[in-house]
Amino acid sequence: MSANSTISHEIASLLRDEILRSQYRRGERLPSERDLAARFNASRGAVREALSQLEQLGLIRILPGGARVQAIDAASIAILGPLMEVNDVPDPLLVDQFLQTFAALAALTARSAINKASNEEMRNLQGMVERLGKLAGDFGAMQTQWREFLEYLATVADNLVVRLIGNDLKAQFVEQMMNLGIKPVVKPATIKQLANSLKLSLASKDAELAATTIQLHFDELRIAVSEAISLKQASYQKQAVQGLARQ
Amino acid sequence: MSANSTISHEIASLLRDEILRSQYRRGERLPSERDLAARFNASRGAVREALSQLEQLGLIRILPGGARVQAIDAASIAILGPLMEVNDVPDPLLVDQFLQTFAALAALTARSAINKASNEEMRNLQGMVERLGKLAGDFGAMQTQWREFLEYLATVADNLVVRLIGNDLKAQFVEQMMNLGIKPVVKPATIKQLANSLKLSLASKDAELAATTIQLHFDELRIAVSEAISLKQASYQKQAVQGLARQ
DNA sequence: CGACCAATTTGGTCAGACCAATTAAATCTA
DNA sequence: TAGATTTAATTGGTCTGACCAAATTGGTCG
Repeated sequence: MSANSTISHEIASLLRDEILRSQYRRGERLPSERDLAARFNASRGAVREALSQLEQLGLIRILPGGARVQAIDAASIAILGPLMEVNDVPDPLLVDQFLQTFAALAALTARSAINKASNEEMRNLQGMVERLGKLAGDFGAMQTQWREFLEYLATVADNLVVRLIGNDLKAQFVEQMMNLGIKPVVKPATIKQLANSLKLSLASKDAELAATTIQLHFDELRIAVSEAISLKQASYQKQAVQGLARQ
Repeated sequence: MSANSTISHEIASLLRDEILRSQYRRGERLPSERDLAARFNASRGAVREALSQLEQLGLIRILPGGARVQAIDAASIAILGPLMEVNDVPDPLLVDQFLQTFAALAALTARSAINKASNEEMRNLQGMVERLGKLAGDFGAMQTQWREFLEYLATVADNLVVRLIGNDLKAQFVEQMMNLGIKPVVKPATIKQLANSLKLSLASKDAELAATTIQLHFDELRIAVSEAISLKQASYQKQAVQGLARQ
């Protein structure tokens, strides 16, 4: 639904979803620009702009003779968001892969950050972890603090590559989770443990410990999210059944 | 030089490089489409297609009133390639970050792969590692085998998120290195050691060991690449000096 | 059946036009 | 003169219709 209000974006969005729903086989030719223009009741220019965007996404290849659908794993990561959005409930496997990846990058970030943090940055990090431990009870506040902590870690680590990937993943993933109202449940005790472990790793400048800690935390998060999605899925199926019953 | 032969791609490429060279300040307004069309001697349609691509890259935001340049860390990873290409010699820091990231993802891939490999896949992996050890002398063949090994790991791990990121990074990075003729030097003994360690981790299904091994290998590669780039840089400076001397 | 050639389709590009929204300029007020 | 308001110019969004070169297609001929 990334409708930027412009027709070309809307066309791009529609075609993108159709491709992701694999309504076109790989290598298959898309309808011609003129046909698409007729179908969407738009000008060829608008269609061309849309196709231009899809090409940038790596979903299609445009060449004289026709635009052809590409293999999905040749696409850009920018399609992951839409890919999760295609169904009512996001593919749990995909979400899990998402979190695994995020975890690996966060761990890398933590490692670098600790290795190159200045004294002041180190103090800031410690302060944030301190606060994190105290907020273990309040889930919302804790999450905000946790995100801020990761954000600051990224600032300290200052790795553009990870940063760009992280931004992209966040934009694709967190937004989806929010939209779908999926909220993982994490126990306060777990948070306390996390904070303690991080505190220790900071105090002793143990980059590996920090990395491992973050990895483990994400592993727990993965489980929690997985359960949350299962719940969601069950409720959707229930709704569907009710919907059928009403008819 | 991702010149897809079409004018719109060329315009996009030129504008992209200008933005990456920070010839426009963040938030600044790009010239109007009509002005750009005049400047590139092209039609407004072609310019609009180009801008559409840049927007997809996250480099600019198009809105009524004008297209504005975005902060670079809001962009997509697809800009990393061009970003390295902007200068004669790629930014060593950026390359290093690249390899660090790649290492983390490769490690994650190895971990997952070992955890979920079937017996047959495990045999295949072992076979590849075996060959890798034997090819330690021949750098070219070794590198091919190494890449195949990583590729197969990715197949086994079957993590779409990592896969997409990896593809993107490879496309951006490896290509650049090739173009620039940068070839890192890795000692045969190191390869032998790598192969042995991997063999061990596979035999005992020790995912962590495999991950660590790959991490370490990339750490060595980072050093080698860094040296290769320094050499390149020196030679470029030399050329520049000679160029001046000739005048 | 395969090689070859012509008609058609397709993408790439251009020119010129109109609208709505924004921005910048000019004007008028307090 | 400073500020608010109106007016004019600019800008993106879209459409129509046209032309070219390359690719596809279909028919024809050996």
